[in-house]
Amino acid sequence: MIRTRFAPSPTGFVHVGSIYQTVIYYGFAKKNNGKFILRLEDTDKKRYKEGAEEALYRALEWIKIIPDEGPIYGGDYGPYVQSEVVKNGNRYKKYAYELLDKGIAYRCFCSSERLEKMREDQLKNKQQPKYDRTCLRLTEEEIQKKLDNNEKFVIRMKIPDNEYIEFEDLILGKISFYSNQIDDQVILKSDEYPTYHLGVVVDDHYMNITHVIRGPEWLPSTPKHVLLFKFFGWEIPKFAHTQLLRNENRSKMSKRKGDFSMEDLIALGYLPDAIFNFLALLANPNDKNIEIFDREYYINNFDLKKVPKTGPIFDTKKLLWMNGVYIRKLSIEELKNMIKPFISIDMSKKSDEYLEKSLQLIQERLKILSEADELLKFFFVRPEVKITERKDVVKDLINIVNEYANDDIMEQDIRKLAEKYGMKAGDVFMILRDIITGQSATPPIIPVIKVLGKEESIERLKVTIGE
RNA sequence: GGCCCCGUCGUCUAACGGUUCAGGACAUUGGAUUUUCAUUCCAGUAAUUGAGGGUUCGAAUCCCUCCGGGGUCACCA
Repeated sequence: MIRTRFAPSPTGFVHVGSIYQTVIYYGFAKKNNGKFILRLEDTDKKRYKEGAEEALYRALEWIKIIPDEGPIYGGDYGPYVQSEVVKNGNRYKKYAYELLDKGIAYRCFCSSERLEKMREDQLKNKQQPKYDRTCLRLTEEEIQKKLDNNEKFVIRMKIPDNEYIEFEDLILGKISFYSNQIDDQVILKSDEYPTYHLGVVVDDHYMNITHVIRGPEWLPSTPKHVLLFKFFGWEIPKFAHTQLLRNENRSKMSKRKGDFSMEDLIALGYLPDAIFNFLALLANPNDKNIEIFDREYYINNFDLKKVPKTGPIFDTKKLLWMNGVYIRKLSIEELKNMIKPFISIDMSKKSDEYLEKSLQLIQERLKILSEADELLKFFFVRPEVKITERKDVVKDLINIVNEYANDDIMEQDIRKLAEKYGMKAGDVFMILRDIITGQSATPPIIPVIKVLGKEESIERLKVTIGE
Protein backbone atom coordinates (compact mmCIF):
# COMPACT_ATOMS: atom_id res chain seq x y z
CA MET A 1 0.00 0.00 0.00
CA ILE A 2 1.42 3.31 -1.07
CA ARG A 3 1.33 6.03 1.55
CA THR A 4 2.31 9.65 0.99
CA ARG A 5 2.13 12.55 3.34
CA PHE A 6 1.91 16.30 3.60
CA ALA A 7 3.91 17.36 6.64
CA PRO A 8 3.70 21.12 7.10
CA SER A 9 4.55 23.10 10.16
CA PRO A 10 1.69 25.30 11.23
CA THR A 11 3.40 28.65 11.09
CA GLY A 12 0.98 30.90 9.30
CA PHE A 13 -0.98 31.27 6.13
CA VAL A 14 -1.41 28.39 3.77
CA HIS A 15 0.48 29.22 0.66
CA VAL A 16 -0.57 28.14 -2.86
CA GLY A 17 2.87 26.61 -3.22
CA SER A 18 2.05 24.18 -0.42
CA ILE A 19 -1.17 23.23 -2.10
CA TYR A 20 0.70 22.71 -5.37
CA GLN A 21 2.85 20.19 -3.51
CA THR A 22 -0.18 18.65 -1.89
CA VAL A 23 -1.83 18.10 -5.24
CA ILE A 24 1.19 15.97 -6.12
CA TYR A 25 1.21 13.91 -2.89
CA TYR A 26 -2.50 13.37 -3.24
CA GLY A 27 -2.37 12.54 -6.96
CA PHE A 28 0.36 9.97 -6.52
CA ALA A 29 -1.33 8.26 -3.58
CA LYS A 30 -4.72 8.12 -5.25
CA LYS A 31 -3.37 6.95 -8.58
CA ASN A 32 -1.93 3.97 -6.74
CA ASN A 33 -4.97 3.35 -4.56
CA GLY A 34 -2.89 4.45 -1.63
CA LYS A 35 -3.40 6.76 1.30
CA PHE A 36 -2.65 10.41 1.69
CA ILE A 37 -1.72 11.44 5.22
CA LEU A 38 -1.49 14.79 6.96
CA ARG A 39 1.04 15.23 9.73
CA LEU A 40 1.80 18.39 11.65
CA GLU A 41 5.45 19.08 12.32
CA ASP A 42 5.21 21.53 15.14
CA THR A 43 8.43 20.85 16.99
CA ASP A 44 9.52 24.46 16.86
CA LYS A 45 7.61 26.03 19.68
CA LYS A 46 8.88 29.49 18.81
CA ARG A 47 7.34 29.51 15.35
CA TYR A 48 3.96 28.11 16.20
CA LYS A 49 1.10 30.39 15.20
CA GLU A 50 -2.36 30.32 16.64
CA GLY A 51 -4.96 29.51 14.01
CA ALA A 52 -2.52 28.14 11.48
CA GLU A 53 -3.82 24.60 11.91
CA GLU A 54 -7.39 25.65 11.32
CA ALA A 55 -6.36 27.61 8.23
CA LEU A 56 -4.74 24.47 6.93
CA TYR A 57 -7.82 22.32 7.44
CA ARG A 58 -9.98 25.00 5.87
CA ALA A 59 -7.77 25.25 2.79
CA LEU A 60 -7.72 21.49 2.31
CA GLU A 61 -11.44 21.26 2.71
CA TRP A 62 -11.98 24.13 0.31
CA ILE A 63 -9.96 22.51 -2.44
CA LYS A 64 -11.46 19.15 -1.54
CA ILE A 65 -8.27 17.27 -0.82
CA ILE A 66 -9.24 15.43 2.30
CA PRO A 67 -6.46 13.43 3.97
CA ASP A 68 -7.20 9.77 4.65
CA GLU A 69 -5.44 10.11 7.97
CA GLY A 70 -4.41 13.07 10.07
CA PRO A 71 -4.97 15.10 13.23
CA ILE A 72 -8.70 15.70 12.79
CA TYR A 73 -9.22 12.87 10.33
CA GLY A 74 -8.19 9.97 12.51
CA GLY A 75 -6.22 6.87 11.54
CA ASP A 76 -4.28 4.00 13.05
CA TYR A 77 -0.93 5.72 13.23
CA GLY A 78 -1.62 8.69 15.48
CA PRO A 79 -0.95 11.01 17.01
CA TYR A 80 -0.40 12.88 13.78
CA VAL A 81 1.01 15.90 15.57
CA GLN A 82 4.64 15.75 16.57
CA SER A 83 4.31 17.80 19.73
CA GLU A 84 1.74 15.26 20.91
CA VAL A 85 4.14 12.43 20.19
CA VAL A 86 6.68 14.23 22.36
CA LYS A 87 4.15 14.49 25.17
CA ASN A 88 3.12 10.86 24.78
CA GLY A 89 6.36 9.10 25.56
CA ASN A 90 8.64 11.03 23.19
CA ARG A 91 9.77 8.20 20.95
CA TYR A 92 12.18 10.64 19.27
CA LYS A 93 14.18 10.92 22.44
CA LYS A 94 14.27 7.17 22.78
CA TYR A 95 15.71 6.77 19.28
CA ALA A 96 18.19 9.59 19.72
CA TYR A 97 19.52 7.82 22.82
CA GLU A 98 19.61 4.53 20.97
CA LEU A 99 22.04 6.09 18.50
CA LEU A 100 23.95 7.58 21.38
CA ASP A 101 24.36 4.12 22.89
CA LYS A 102 25.45 2.69 19.58
CA GLY A 103 28.06 5.42 19.30
CA ILE A 104 26.67 6.87 16.06
CA ALA A 105 25.49 9.98 17.82
CA TYR A 106 27.07 12.13 20.49
CA ARG A 107 26.26 14.78 23.01
CA CYS A 108 27.21 18.33 22.15
CA PHE A 109 27.52 20.88 24.93
CA CYS A 110 28.55 23.80 22.74
CA SER A 111 26.74 27.06 23.36
CA SER A 112 24.89 28.73 20.56
CA GLU A 113 27.24 31.69 20.95
CA ARG A 114 30.26 29.50 20.32
CA LEU A 115 28.58 27.85 17.35
CA GLU A 116 27.68 31.16 15.86
CA LYS A 117 31.16 32.51 16.21
CA MET A 118 32.55 29.37 14.68
CA ARG A 119 30.25 29.74 11.71
CA GLU A 120 31.19 33.36 11.24
CA ASP A 121 34.87 32.52 11.22
CA GLN A 122 34.37 29.71 8.76
CA LEU A 123 32.41 31.93 6.45
CA LYS A 124 35.09 34.60 6.73
CA ASN A 125 37.69 32.06 5.69
CA LYS A 126 35.46 30.98 2.80
CA GLN A 127 34.99 27.61 4.37
CA GLN A 128 31.75 25.69 4.42
CA PRO A 129 30.07 26.24 7.79
CA LYS A 130 30.19 22.95 9.60
CA TYR A 131 30.35 21.79 13.21
CA ASP A 132 33.97 21.25 14.20
CA ARG A 133 33.30 18.14 16.30
CA THR A 134 34.74 19.62 19.47
CA CYS A 135 32.36 17.60 21.60
CA LEU A 136 33.03 14.40 19.70
CA ARG A 137 36.52 14.51 21.20
CA LEU A 138 35.27 14.76 24.77
CA THR A 139 36.35 11.90 27.02
CA GLU A 140 33.89 9.83 29.05
CA GLU A 141 35.02 11.62 32.19
CA GLU A 142 34.58 15.06 30.70
CA ILE A 143 31.09 14.16 29.51
CA GLN A 144 30.16 12.75 32.90
CA LYS A 145 31.42 15.85 34.60
CA LYS A 146 29.31 18.11 32.37
CA LEU A 147 26.29 15.91 32.95
CA ASP A 148 26.84 16.09 36.69
CA ASN A 149 26.96 19.87 36.35
CA ASN A 150 23.58 19.74 34.66
CA GLU A 151 24.97 21.33 31.52
CA LYS A 152 22.51 21.54 28.66
CA PHE A 153 23.31 19.51 25.59
CA VAL A 154 21.96 18.43 22.23
CA ILE A 155 22.48 15.17 20.44
CA ARG A 156 24.21 15.20 17.08
CA MET A 157 24.37 12.38 14.58
CA LYS A 158 27.87 11.38 13.57
CA ILE A 159 28.20 11.49 9.81
CA PRO A 160 30.62 8.84 8.55
CA ASP A 161 33.77 10.03 6.79
CA ASN A 162 34.67 9.59 3.14
CA GLU A 163 31.48 8.01 1.95
CA TYR A 164 29.16 8.67 -0.92
CA ILE A 165 25.54 8.62 0.06
CA GLU A 166 23.38 7.84 -2.91
CA PHE A 167 19.71 7.45 -3.48
CA GLU A 168 17.33 7.28 -6.36
CA ASP A 169 15.02 10.26 -6.58
CA LEU A 170 11.83 9.33 -8.38
CA ILE A 171 11.66 12.71 -10.07
CA LEU A 172 15.29 13.74 -10.39
CA GLY A 173 17.03 10.41 -10.83
CA LYS A 174 20.23 9.34 -9.14
CA ILE A 175 21.47 11.77 -6.51
CA SER A 176 24.78 11.52 -4.74
CA PHE A 177 26.32 13.44 -1.85
CA TYR A 178 29.80 13.16 -0.37
CA SER A 179 29.57 12.62 3.36
CA ASN A 180 32.44 14.96 4.24
CA GLN A 181 30.25 17.80 2.98
CA ILE A 182 27.57 16.97 5.47
CA ASP A 183 27.31 18.53 8.89
CA ASP A 184 26.88 16.53 12.09
CA GLN A 185 23.25 17.39 12.35
CA VAL A 186 21.56 18.03 15.66
CA ILE A 187 18.80 15.47 15.98
CA LEU A 188 17.58 16.14 19.51
CA LYS A 189 17.39 19.67 20.86
CA SER A 190 18.23 20.59 24.43
CA ASP A 191 14.51 20.77 25.22
CA GLU A 192 14.31 17.11 24.14
CA TYR A 193 12.21 17.93 21.10
CA PRO A 194 13.47 16.38 17.91
CA THR A 195 14.73 18.51 15.07
CA TYR A 196 13.00 18.12 11.75
CA HIS A 197 15.46 15.48 10.64
CA LEU A 198 14.85 13.05 13.45
CA GLY A 199 11.16 13.85 13.48
CA VAL A 200 10.52 13.01 9.84
CA VAL A 201 12.54 9.87 9.82
CA VAL A 202 10.95 8.43 12.95
CA ASP A 203 7.45 9.42 11.95
CA ASP A 204 7.74 8.39 8.34
CA HIS A 205 8.84 5.01 9.63
CA TYR A 206 6.12 4.78 12.25
CA MET A 207 3.45 5.89 9.83
CA ASN A 208 4.60 3.48 7.15
CA ILE A 209 5.20 6.21 4.64
CA THR A 210 6.38 4.55 1.44
CA HIS A 211 7.05 7.65 -0.63
CA VAL A 212 8.56 10.79 0.78
CA ILE A 213 7.60 13.47 -1.72
CA ARG A 214 8.50 17.01 -0.75
CA GLY A 215 9.90 20.34 -1.88
CA PRO A 216 13.45 20.92 -3.14
CA GLU A 217 14.57 22.54 0.10
CA TRP A 218 14.85 19.05 1.54
CA LEU A 219 17.07 17.61 -1.11
CA PRO A 220 20.34 18.60 0.61
CA SER A 221 19.25 17.04 3.90
CA THR A 222 18.01 13.81 2.37
CA PRO A 223 21.38 12.06 2.79
CA LYS A 224 21.10 12.68 6.52
CA HIS A 225 17.72 11.04 6.48
CA VAL A 226 18.99 8.11 4.44
CA LEU A 227 21.74 7.67 7.00
CA LEU A 228 19.28 7.82 9.88
CA PHE A 229 17.10 5.15 8.29
CA LYS A 230 20.20 2.99 7.91
CA PHE A 231 21.36 3.64 11.47
CA PHE A 232 18.01 2.47 12.78
CA GLY A 233 17.95 -0.48 10.43
CA TRP A 234 14.66 0.63 8.92
CA GLU A 235 13.48 0.27 5.38
CA ILE A 236 14.30 3.40 3.42
CA PRO A 237 11.30 4.96 1.72
CA LYS A 238 11.41 6.19 -1.85
CA PHE A 239 12.22 9.86 -2.24
CA ALA A 240 10.99 12.37 -4.76
CA HIS A 241 11.74 16.08 -4.76
CA THR A 242 9.58 18.59 -6.54
CA GLN A 243 10.34 22.20 -7.32
CA LEU A 244 8.87 25.31 -5.80
CA LEU A 245 6.14 27.29 -7.42
CA ARG A 246 7.59 30.60 -8.50
CA ASN A 247 6.50 34.14 -8.97
CA GLU A 248 6.07 35.96 -12.22
CA ASN A 249 9.45 37.55 -11.59
CA ARG A 250 10.92 34.06 -11.20
CA SER A 251 11.63 34.38 -7.52
CA LYS A 252 10.28 32.06 -4.92
CA MET A 253 6.73 32.85 -3.89
CA SER A 254 6.30 34.02 -0.38
CA LYS A 255 3.61 35.54 1.71
CA ARG A 256 5.84 38.37 2.71
CA LYS A 257 6.06 39.70 -0.82
CA GLY A 258 2.29 39.81 -1.09
CA ASP A 259 1.98 36.65 -3.12
CA PHE A 260 -1.02 34.48 -2.95
CA SER A 261 -2.10 32.54 0.07
CA MET A 262 -5.08 30.26 -0.20
CA GLU A 263 -7.02 32.84 1.80
CA ASP A 264 -6.31 35.43 -0.89
CA LEU A 265 -7.41 33.17 -3.70
CA ILE A 266 -10.58 32.21 -1.91
CA ALA A 267 -11.39 35.84 -1.16
CA LEU A 268 -10.81 36.84 -4.77
CA GLY A 269 -13.38 34.32 -5.87
CA TYR A 270 -11.44 31.60 -7.56
CA LEU A 271 -13.26 28.30 -7.79
CA PRO A 272 -11.80 25.29 -5.94
CA ASP A 273 -12.06 23.12 -9.04
CA ALA A 274 -10.30 25.75 -11.12
CA ILE A 275 -7.44 26.09 -8.67
CA PHE A 276 -7.15 22.34 -8.46
CA ASN A 277 -7.12 21.98 -12.24
CA PHE A 278 -4.60 24.79 -12.58
CA LEU A 279 -2.19 23.37 -10.02
CA ALA A 280 -2.72 19.85 -11.33
CA LEU A 281 -1.83 20.99 -14.82
CA LEU A 282 1.40 22.50 -13.54
CA ALA A 283 2.11 19.41 -11.48
CA ASN A 284 1.44 16.90 -14.20
CA PRO A 285 1.30 18.19 -17.76
CA ASN A 286 0.26 15.55 -20.28
CA ASP A 287 1.31 14.89 -23.83
CA LYS A 288 -2.23 14.95 -25.15
CA ASN A 289 -2.54 18.71 -24.76
CA ILE A 290 -5.50 18.29 -22.48
CA GLU A 291 -5.60 21.23 -20.10
CA ILE A 292 -9.09 21.32 -18.71
CA PHE A 293 -9.74 18.17 -16.72
CA ASP A 294 -11.35 16.98 -13.52
CA ARG A 295 -9.89 15.20 -10.52
CA GLU A 296 -10.68 11.79 -11.84
CA TYR A 297 -8.79 12.43 -15.04
CA TYR A 298 -5.89 13.88 -13.09
CA ILE A 299 -5.67 10.92 -10.75
CA ASN A 300 -6.04 8.31 -13.47
CA ASN A 301 -3.30 9.86 -15.53
CA PHE A 302 -0.95 10.87 -12.74
CA ASP A 303 2.67 10.03 -13.41
CA LEU A 304 5.40 11.00 -10.97
CA LYS A 305 7.92 11.10 -13.80
CA LYS A 306 5.95 13.92 -15.38
CA VAL A 307 6.26 16.20 -12.39
CA PRO A 308 8.39 19.07 -13.70
CA LYS A 309 12.01 19.38 -12.67
CA THR A 310 11.77 23.12 -12.98
CA GLY A 311 9.84 25.49 -10.77
CA PRO A 312 6.64 26.40 -12.58
CA ILE A 313 5.64 30.02 -12.58
CA PHE A 314 2.28 30.84 -11.13
CA ASP A 315 0.76 32.56 -14.16
CA THR A 316 -2.16 34.62 -12.89
CA LYS A 317 -3.38 35.37 -16.41
CA LYS A 318 -3.79 31.75 -17.27
CA LEU A 319 -5.44 31.08 -13.94
CA LEU A 320 -7.89 33.88 -14.62
CA TRP A 321 -8.74 32.37 -17.98
CA MET A 322 -9.18 28.93 -16.47
CA ASN A 323 -11.37 30.26 -13.69
CA GLY A 324 -13.59 31.85 -16.32
CA VAL A 325 -13.88 28.51 -18.05
CA TYR A 326 -15.04 26.94 -14.78
CA ILE A 327 -17.47 29.74 -14.02
CA ARG A 328 -19.08 29.30 -17.43
CA LYS A 329 -19.51 25.60 -16.71
CA LEU A 330 -21.53 26.28 -13.58
CA SER A 331 -25.30 25.94 -13.53
CA ILE A 332 -27.12 29.13 -12.53
CA GLU A 333 -28.11 27.45 -9.29
CA GLU A 334 -24.48 26.63 -8.48
CA LEU A 335 -23.29 30.07 -9.49
CA LYS A 336 -25.95 31.67 -7.33
CA ASN A 337 -24.88 29.73 -4.27
CA MET A 338 -21.19 30.38 -4.79
CA ILE A 339 -21.59 34.04 -5.47
CA LYS A 340 -23.65 35.09 -2.48
CA PRO A 341 -20.71 35.53 -0.08
CA PHE A 342 -19.09 37.90 -2.58
CA ILE A 343 -21.96 40.30 -2.90
CA SER A 344 -22.18 43.40 -0.76
CA ILE A 345 -25.00 45.22 -2.56
CA ASP A 346 -28.40 44.95 -0.96
CA MET A 347 -30.38 42.28 -2.78
CA SER A 348 -33.02 41.77 -0.13
CA LYS A 349 -35.74 43.54 -2.10
CA LYS A 350 -35.43 41.18 -5.02
CA SER A 351 -36.32 37.54 -5.42
CA ASP A 352 -33.96 34.64 -5.94
CA GLU A 353 -35.41 34.27 -9.38
CA TYR A 354 -34.48 37.85 -10.18
CA LEU A 355 -30.91 37.17 -9.07
CA GLU A 356 -30.79 34.08 -11.25
CA LYS A 357 -31.94 36.00 -14.29
CA SER A 358 -29.33 38.68 -13.78
CA LEU A 359 -26.65 36.05 -13.23
CA GLN A 360 -27.54 34.46 -16.52
CA LEU A 361 -26.57 37.69 -18.21
CA ILE A 362 -23.25 38.20 -16.45
CA GLN A 363 -22.03 34.62 -16.17
CA GLU A 364 -19.90 34.60 -19.31
CA ARG A 365 -18.46 37.96 -18.32
CA LEU A 366 -17.18 36.78 -14.94
CA LYS A 367 -13.59 35.75 -14.42
CA ILE A 368 -13.56 35.78 -10.65
CA LEU A 369 -16.50 35.86 -8.29
CA SER A 370 -15.41 39.06 -6.57
CA GLU A 371 -16.19 40.94 -9.79
CA ALA A 372 -19.85 40.07 -9.47
CA ASP A 373 -20.68 43.04 -7.28
CA GLU A 374 -19.67 45.48 -9.96
CA LEU A 375 -21.27 43.56 -12.83
CA LEU A 376 -24.51 43.00 -10.96
CA LYS A 377 -24.84 46.42 -9.43
CA PHE A 378 -27.24 48.09 -11.86
CA PHE A 379 -29.74 45.27 -11.50
CA PHE A 380 -30.18 46.25 -7.87
CA VAL A 381 -29.18 49.88 -7.59
CA ARG A 382 -30.30 52.75 -9.79
CA PRO A 383 -27.45 54.53 -11.54
CA GLU A 384 -26.70 58.13 -10.87
CA VAL A 385 -29.18 60.39 -12.65
CA LYS A 386 -27.91 62.58 -15.48
CA ILE A 387 -30.23 64.78 -17.50
CA THR A 388 -30.01 63.61 -21.08
CA GLU A 389 -29.22 65.84 -24.05
CA ARG A 390 -31.55 63.80 -26.26
CA LYS A 391 -34.89 64.16 -24.60
CA ASP A 392 -36.58 63.53 -27.97
CA VAL A 393 -34.88 60.17 -28.38
CA VAL A 394 -35.46 59.16 -24.79
CA LYS A 395 -39.16 59.99 -25.01
CA ASP A 396 -39.49 57.68 -27.98
CA LEU A 397 -37.49 55.02 -26.14
CA ILE A 398 -39.92 55.22 -23.26
CA ASN A 399 -42.72 54.44 -25.66
CA ILE A 400 -40.83 51.55 -27.15
CA VAL A 401 -40.12 50.05 -23.75
CA ASN A 402 -43.71 50.60 -22.77
CA GLU A 403 -44.93 48.72 -25.83
CA TYR A 404 -42.46 45.87 -25.39
CA ALA A 405 -43.78 42.64 -26.85
CA ASN A 406 -40.64 40.64 -27.49
CA ASP A 407 -36.89 41.15 -27.96
CA ASP A 408 -36.92 41.09 -31.77
CA ILE A 409 -39.69 43.62 -32.13
CA MET A 410 -38.05 45.89 -29.64
CA GLU A 411 -34.76 45.71 -31.46
CA GLN A 412 -36.49 46.55 -34.75
CA ASP A 413 -38.28 49.45 -33.13
CA ILE A 414 -35.01 50.85 -31.85
CA ARG A 415 -33.41 50.52 -35.27
CA LYS A 416 -36.35 52.33 -36.84
CA LEU A 417 -36.01 55.04 -34.25
CA ALA A 418 -32.34 55.45 -35.08
CA GLU A 419 -33.27 55.86 -38.72
CA LYS A 420 -35.88 58.45 -37.85
CA TYR A 421 -33.27 60.61 -36.15
CA GLY A 422 -30.52 59.85 -38.65
CA MET A 423 -28.44 58.14 -35.99
CA LYS A 424 -26.50 54.91 -35.93
CA ALA A 425 -28.42 52.14 -34.20
CA GLY A 426 -25.40 51.52 -32.01
CA ASP A 427 -25.52 55.07 -30.72
CA VAL A 428 -29.14 54.74 -29.72
CA PHE A 429 -28.40 51.48 -27.94
CA MET A 430 -25.60 53.25 -26.16
CA ILE A 431 -27.90 56.04 -24.95
CA LEU A 432 -30.27 53.41 -23.64
CA ARG A 433 -27.48 51.44 -22.01
CA ASP A 434 -26.01 54.45 -20.35
CA ILE A 435 -29.33 55.52 -18.85
CA ILE A 436 -30.46 52.09 -17.76
CA THR A 437 -27.15 50.83 -16.33
CA GLY A 438 -24.87 53.82 -15.91
CA GLN A 439 -22.14 51.72 -17.52
CA SER A 440 -20.71 51.52 -21.01
CA ALA A 441 -19.96 47.79 -20.99
CA THR A 442 -22.89 45.62 -20.06
CA PRO A 443 -24.78 42.58 -21.30
CA PRO A 444 -27.07 43.24 -24.31
CA ILE A 445 -29.40 45.94 -23.14
CA ILE A 446 -32.74 44.47 -24.24
CA PRO A 447 -32.41 41.35 -22.06
CA VAL A 448 -31.29 43.64 -19.24
CA ILE A 449 -34.47 45.68 -19.59
CA LYS A 450 -36.44 42.47 -19.59
CA VAL A 451 -34.91 41.46 -16.28
CA LEU A 452 -35.31 44.90 -14.74
CA GLY A 453 -38.94 45.05 -15.77
CA LYS A 454 -40.90 47.58 -17.76
CA GLU A 455 -41.78 49.75 -14.80
CA GLU A 456 -38.26 50.10 -13.40
CA SER A 457 -36.76 50.68 -16.85
CA ILE A 458 -39.23 53.40 -17.72
CA GLU A 459 -38.63 54.99 -14.36
CA ARG A 460 -34.88 55.15 -15.05
CA LEU A 461 -35.56 56.68 -18.45
CA LYS A 462 -38.05 59.23 -17.20
CA VAL A 463 -35.80 60.75 -14.57
CA THR A 464 -33.25 61.68 -17.23
CA ILE A 465 -35.72 63.91 -19.02
CA GLY A 466 -36.71 65.55 -15.80
CA GLU A 467 -39.96 63.68 -15.20
C1' G B 1 31.90 30.60 -1.50
C1' G B 2 31.16 24.78 -1.06
C1' C B 3 27.56 21.16 -2.36
C1' C B 4 23.05 19.65 -5.05
C1' C B 5 19.30 20.40 -8.81
C1' C B 6 17.46 22.68 -13.19
C1' G B 7 17.75 25.36 -18.40
C1' U B 8 12.46 24.40 -25.38
C1' C B 9 8.20 30.73 -27.81
C1' G B 10 6.81 36.38 -22.86
C1' U B 11 4.53 32.08 -19.47
C1' C B 12 3.27 26.67 -18.69
C1' U B 13 4.76 22.90 -21.58
C1' A B 14 4.80 18.62 -26.06
C1' A B 15 8.03 15.92 -28.99
C1' C B 16 10.75 6.03 -28.77
C1' G B 17 18.23 9.98 -31.35
C1' G B 18 15.22 10.05 -37.32
C1' U B 19 7.07 11.44 -40.27
C1' U B 20 9.87 18.63 -36.50
C1' C B 21 12.97 24.81 -40.89
C1' A B 22 10.01 22.19 -33.04
C1' G B 23 3.40 21.08 -31.70
C1' G B 24 -0.47 22.92 -28.05
C1' A B 25 -2.48 26.27 -24.21
C1' C B 26 -2.38 31.23 -21.79
C1' A B 27 -0.92 36.09 -23.11
C1' U B 28 -0.49 39.22 -27.49
C1' U B 29 -1.94 40.90 -32.75
C1' G B 30 -5.50 40.82 -36.83
C1' G B 31 -10.29 39.19 -38.55
C1' A B 32 -15.55 37.06 -38.31
C1' U B 33 -20.20 37.13 -35.33
C1' U B 34 -22.34 41.27 -32.36
C1' U B 35 -26.39 47.12 -29.86
C1' U B 36 -21.22 48.01 -26.07
C1' C B 37 -18.50 44.37 -23.14
C1' A B 38 -17.86 39.34 -22.88
C1' U B 39 -18.43 34.56 -25.06
C1' U B 40 -17.59 31.74 -29.55
C1' C B 41 -14.95 30.85 -34.21
C1' C B 42 -10.78 31.68 -37.77
C1' A B 43 -5.86 33.42 -38.74
C1' G B 44 -1.05 35.47 -37.39
C1' U B 45 3.51 37.04 -34.52
C1' A B 46 6.59 34.43 -31.25
C1' A B 47 11.76 29.37 -29.26
C1' U B 48 18.28 28.51 -34.94
C1' U B 49 15.58 24.06 -27.93
C1' G B 50 21.03 29.14 -22.52
C1' A B 51 26.26 29.30 -25.21
C1' G B 52 30.31 26.61 -27.22
C1' G B 53 32.43 22.10 -28.27
C1' G B 54 32.12 16.87 -29.17
C1' U B 55 29.65 11.52 -30.22
C1' U B 56 26.50 10.00 -34.52
C1' C B 57 24.65 9.07 -41.29
C1' G B 58 21.32 12.01 -38.07
C1' A B 59 20.81 15.59 -31.52
C1' A B 60 15.95 19.54 -28.25
C1' U B 61 17.00 14.45 -27.04
C1' C B 62 23.76 11.30 -25.34
C1' C B 63 28.84 13.39 -23.30
C1' C B 64 32.10 17.65 -21.76
C1' U B 65 33.04 22.88 -20.64
C1' C B 66 31.14 27.48 -19.68
C1' C B 67 27.04 30.75 -18.56
C1' G B 68 22.34 31.61 -16.24
C1' G B 69 18.52 30.38 -12.57
C1' G B 70 17.04 27.94 -8.11
C1' G B 71 17.83 25.31 -3.51
C1' U B 72 20.88 24.46 0.74
C1' C B 73 24.82 24.97 4.27
C1' A B 74 20.44 26.61 12.31
C1' C B 75 19.05 23.54 19.05
C1' C B 76 13.66 26.49 11.58
C1' A B 77 10.90 23.41 9.21
